[in-house]
Amino acid sequence: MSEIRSFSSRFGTPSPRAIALVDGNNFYVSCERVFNPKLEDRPVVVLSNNDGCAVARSAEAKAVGIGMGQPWFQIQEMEQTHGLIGLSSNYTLYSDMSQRMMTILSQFSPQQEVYSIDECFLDLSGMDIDRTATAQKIRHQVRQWIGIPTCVGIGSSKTQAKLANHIAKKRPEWNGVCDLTVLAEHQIDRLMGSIEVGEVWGVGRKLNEQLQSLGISSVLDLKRADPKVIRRRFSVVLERTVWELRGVACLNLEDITPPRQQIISSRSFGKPVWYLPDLKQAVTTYMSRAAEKLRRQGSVAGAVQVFIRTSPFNTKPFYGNSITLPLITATDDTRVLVKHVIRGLEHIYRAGYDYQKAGVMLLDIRLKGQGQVNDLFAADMTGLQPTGKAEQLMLVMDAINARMGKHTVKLAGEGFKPHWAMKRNRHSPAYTTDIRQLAWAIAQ
DNA sequence: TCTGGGGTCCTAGGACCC
DNA sequence: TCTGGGGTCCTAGGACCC
Repeated sequence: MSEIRSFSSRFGTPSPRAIALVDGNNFYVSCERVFNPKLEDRPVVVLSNNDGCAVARSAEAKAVGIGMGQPWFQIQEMEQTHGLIGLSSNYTLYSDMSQRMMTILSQFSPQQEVYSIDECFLDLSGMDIDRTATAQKIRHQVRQWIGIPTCVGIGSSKTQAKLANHIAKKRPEWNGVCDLTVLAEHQIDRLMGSIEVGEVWGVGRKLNEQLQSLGISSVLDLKRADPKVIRRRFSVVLERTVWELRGVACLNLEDITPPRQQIISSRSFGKPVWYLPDLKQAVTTYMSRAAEKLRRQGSVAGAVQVFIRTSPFNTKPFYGNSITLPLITATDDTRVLVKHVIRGLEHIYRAGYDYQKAGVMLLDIRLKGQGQVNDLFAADMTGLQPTGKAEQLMLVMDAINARMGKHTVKLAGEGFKPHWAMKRNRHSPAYTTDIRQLAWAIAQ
C-alpha cells in the first residue's frame, strides 16, 4: 500500500477521481454526414492525404470488412459492388467542427484536456452530479447542436476512462455511456477479463506480442501483473499503465497545451518527382507552413531538418536521406529557414531517383526571446540579418494569410499550381468556413 | 498506376570529462 | 603503459498515440 501511495504522490493526485473521455464516433465521416445526408446509412470512408488509404470508416464500411489504414486501390471496386463512398480528407472542415464540439464539452467541466481532434478528457471529480445522466446529456447536446454522435467513458484514471470509452463504443447494451466508477471491483474485473490487452491505451502491436508471450492476454491480466516486474521487463510507462488500470490516477489532465517541441511538415507527392527544382519548390512550401505554425506558438527554431525518399513499396532501389542543420541564431523567419533546408536538400539529393515524399522539421524549438543569444556576426550563411524588418514582414504575411485565406501571400519559390501537388480528387466543400463553397454545395 | 501526416516519450549507446 | 569507474550530455531509434 505504501508503494501505491508513493507512486501516486509522485505522479498525480490521489484517487478517487472521475475522469470522462468523450469521443466522436467515426469523427471525419460524421463531419461529412452533417452536411451531406446522402452519406447516411451507406459505407463511407475518408481517405488520407493523396487519397492514399482509409483513415476513417463509417459503421457500414467497417461492417463490409474495410480495415483501418487500408489502401484505397484495394477497396475502390467496392464503389460498384457495395455502394462504397470514398472522400478526400477535408481537415479545414474537421478542425472547425472539432472546435465547436470542444466548446460545447467545455461547459460540462472546468477541467478539460483536448486530447486529439475528436476526443477530450473532462474531470468530473468532486462534482455533485449523476455522472451517467450527465454523460447522456453531453451526448445529446453534441448531437443536437452540431450533429456529431459521441460515446462517453468514465473511470478513476485516464486509462480507465479510455477503456470505458472502448466499451461504450463496442457494446450497444451500454447505450453510448460506460461509467466504471459506479461498478463494484468484481464487475470491473469481469469486464476487463473479456477485453484483449492490446486494447489498452499505451499497448501497441509490439507490446501486445510481448505481453501475450508472457501469458498476459486480457486487460485483467495486465491489471493484476506485478508492477515491479512490468517495470523491469518493460518500462516505467507500462508500470504506470498497470496502476492506472487499478484506478490509481498517475496521469494528470493537461488543460493547457504546451508549445510544440518539434514541428513537421511533409507530404507524399501526387506523382513521382525526380527534378531538383521541383523538390526545392516542395520543400519551400512545406517550410512556409511549418514556419507559420512556429510563429503562431511564439517560438523560434534552433535547427532544421530536411528529408527526401523514394517509395518504400517500389521494386526500384530505395533511396532515402535526411540532414539536420543547426542554425547559428534561432529564428522564425521563413526566408532564413528556407535557405537552410534548400542547402540541406542540395546536399542529400541524388539524381536518378523517383522521389515520392519530402518533408522538413523544425527542431530545438524554444520560446522567442528566451535563452537566445544574438550573434554579433549574424550575417549567417544566408546573408539575411535578423532584423526588425524581417519580423514585420512575417507578421504582415501571417496576418494577410489569416484574413484572406491560406496561400494568399507566399514566397516565389513555392511555385504556382505545382504539378507534384497531392491528389485530392474526392474533396467535399469547406461548408463551415467558406461561404462561396457552401453556396455551391446547396446548389448541387 | 494507386500504401497518410504529425506528434510525444523513453532508452541505449557513444562522446567526453574527472 | 596500462588500468577503472562514474557522471553528464547528446543523438538516434523505437514504441506509442490519433
